[in-house]
Amino acid sequence: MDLNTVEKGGRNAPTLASIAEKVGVSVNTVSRALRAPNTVRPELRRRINSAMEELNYVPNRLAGGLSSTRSDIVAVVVTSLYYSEFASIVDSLQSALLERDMQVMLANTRYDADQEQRLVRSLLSWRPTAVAIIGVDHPPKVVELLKASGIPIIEMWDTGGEVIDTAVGFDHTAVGAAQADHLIAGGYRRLAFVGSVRENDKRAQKRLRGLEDGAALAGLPRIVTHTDQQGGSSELGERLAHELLEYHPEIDAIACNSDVVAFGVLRALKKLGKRVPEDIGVVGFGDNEAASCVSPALTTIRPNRETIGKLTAEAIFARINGVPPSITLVDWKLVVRESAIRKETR
Amino acid sequence: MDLNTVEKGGRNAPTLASIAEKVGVSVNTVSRALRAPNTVRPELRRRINSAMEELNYVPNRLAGGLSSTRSDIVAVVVTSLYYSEFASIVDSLQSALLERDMQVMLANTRYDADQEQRLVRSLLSWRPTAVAIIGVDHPPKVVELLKASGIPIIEMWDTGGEVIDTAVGFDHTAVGAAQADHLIAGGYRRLAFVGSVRENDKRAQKRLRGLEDGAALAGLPRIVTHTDQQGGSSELGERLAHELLEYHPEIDAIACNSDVVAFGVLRALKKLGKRVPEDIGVVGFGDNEAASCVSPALTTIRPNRETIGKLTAEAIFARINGVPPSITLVDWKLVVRESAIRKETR
DNA sequence: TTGAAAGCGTTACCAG
DNA sequence: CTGGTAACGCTTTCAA
Repeated sequence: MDLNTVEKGGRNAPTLASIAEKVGVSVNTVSRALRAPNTVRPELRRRINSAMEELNYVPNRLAGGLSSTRSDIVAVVVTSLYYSEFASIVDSLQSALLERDMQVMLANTRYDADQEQRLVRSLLSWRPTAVAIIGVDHPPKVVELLKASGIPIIEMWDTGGEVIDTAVGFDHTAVGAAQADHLIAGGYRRLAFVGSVRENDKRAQKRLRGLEDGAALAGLPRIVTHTDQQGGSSELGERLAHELLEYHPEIDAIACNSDVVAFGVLRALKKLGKRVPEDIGVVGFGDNEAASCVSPALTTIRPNRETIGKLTAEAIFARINGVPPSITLVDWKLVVRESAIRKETR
Repeated sequence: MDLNTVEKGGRNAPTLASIAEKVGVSVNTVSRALRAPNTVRPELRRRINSAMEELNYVPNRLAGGLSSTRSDIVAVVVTSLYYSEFASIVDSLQSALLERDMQVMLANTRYDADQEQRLVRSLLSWRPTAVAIIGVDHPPKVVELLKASGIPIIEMWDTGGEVIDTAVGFDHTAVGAAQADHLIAGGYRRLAFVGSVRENDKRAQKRLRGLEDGAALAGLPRIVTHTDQQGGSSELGERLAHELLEYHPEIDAIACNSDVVAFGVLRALKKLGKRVPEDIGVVGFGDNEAASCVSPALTTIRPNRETIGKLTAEAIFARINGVPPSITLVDWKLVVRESAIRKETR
């Protein structure tokens, strides 16, 4: 409003004491008026509130947290923020947390194990109420730090492994198997796997394993895999598909590690004069918002990201209230579109 | 490691005092060993470090922040996390901040003004070192809170308006004008605008205005706009395009408020038997990772999100070090692909 | 219903 | 180079 207020700000923001003094009560009473309004006489409460409003009082949660040893910060660790990969998990988690006035402190490891350790340590130093982290495969030191913190740890997205405390996600091996099954049901026999599979992307590795097992179970020849450490992109998909078909022209189906990669694969196939789905079937993973917009429309797996975020928030609340650890499986589904049904097969 | 450690954790984590006691020095010395290692005898420093390692010491930054009145938290406020809209800004910002060991505290307003006020207040209570927020148009109360906080405020993404302190972004009106210019140069004359334009999405409104002005400047008839409050999606784009062409069959070019909407528009046009770019030109905004994968490949505007994130971090550092406020324009570019060049025109 | 006093775990300041 | 001692702003007993 007026410039004086503005200039004063920062250096010496109003404290509970300022309010207390102004109203003529003790710090204590002001504090209670904030946290337990009905333990304070209504008239007094009103005066306190208006004093706060007038001085533009903003509580200092650093002090509050230090004093109460509860911080209401939730540390969230993701491995990527690109391509909607985890953005909507964070989104729904944050929005659910909001109802309890909890804040998200975000860190992104970019699939780097050292970074993960550094970030977790750093995050822990804020004494979060809980940490929500992507995946169940972490370097030993990270696991140790997390365990030693004594707070609820929610591992999200993947449940296929040893969980530290509580997990909300799904089985990525099953996803790979579903890709295989769908391709096989679509009439394809010589499967390949293509995409970015980073050393630390254990989920991608699990999906690949599921795909391999699915093919083996059906008595198909060993699947051809062609991957790269570099991050997924349509350019990568295009390149990998070109290379793949050069060396393995017999391939008639390609499972991709992400939709974006699949988009590039589709582009490569078009350039090579291969018809999809007639000559080659393609299936993606992730259900990118554009999956239905490419042609042919991409058949893919849709993980339930919103639900994972929401259930993670609920798991945090539950754990804080003493509910024992748990593992929650969140459903996903195969979204059948056009890219993996052999027309002749119908 | 061993379960006892684990169980003990949380409740009484090791403090500087624990370390001090163990090593037989004062708390003070331990603190300095951490923050200014070379003010402590090397041998002592080593003993302190190993004691910390052994006890799995994690500093309590709530206490540190309270004491030093510097928190190293950067509050980041976005209006959306979907569709890579701002995810990569957050990504690059966070990664740049990491070098100074600063943490991102994230909030998402989802284009809701009340939410924005609530979130900003809440964020401010953590006494962040700076706040980075999307846009320059905020409710008066938010502006007041932000100003009163006395910390550096970096407004990102948009620079077209009154800035509180410092801004890093671009002029959205110019983007709209560029869309118009490109369509006009492509040989189109009856322009339309389609997409999700929320009441609080001032950037979208500015782009629309730029488009209108561009068309007017070229002496074209008033452009037809067909928008919705609902969030952008390909379904929305498809529906809006259908409706648009039903009432305005004369339209020969559509500028979209986002690529995802444009994807839906392309789908609608295909269903209607309209050829793109021959019959109708389409241009998007955002350069979604799939823009080059739809057919025809989408011509769109590519904002430089990474740069915005990086420069925002730099602006924060600069402001903290007393460098005066500034407005930094970040370039963007028109990525010409196939959807907006009339073949006959060539 | 209200207040006084003792922390919470650091950092800052000043001596030694 | 090291150690006391006082904040930092709030919450938590415990009394009144």
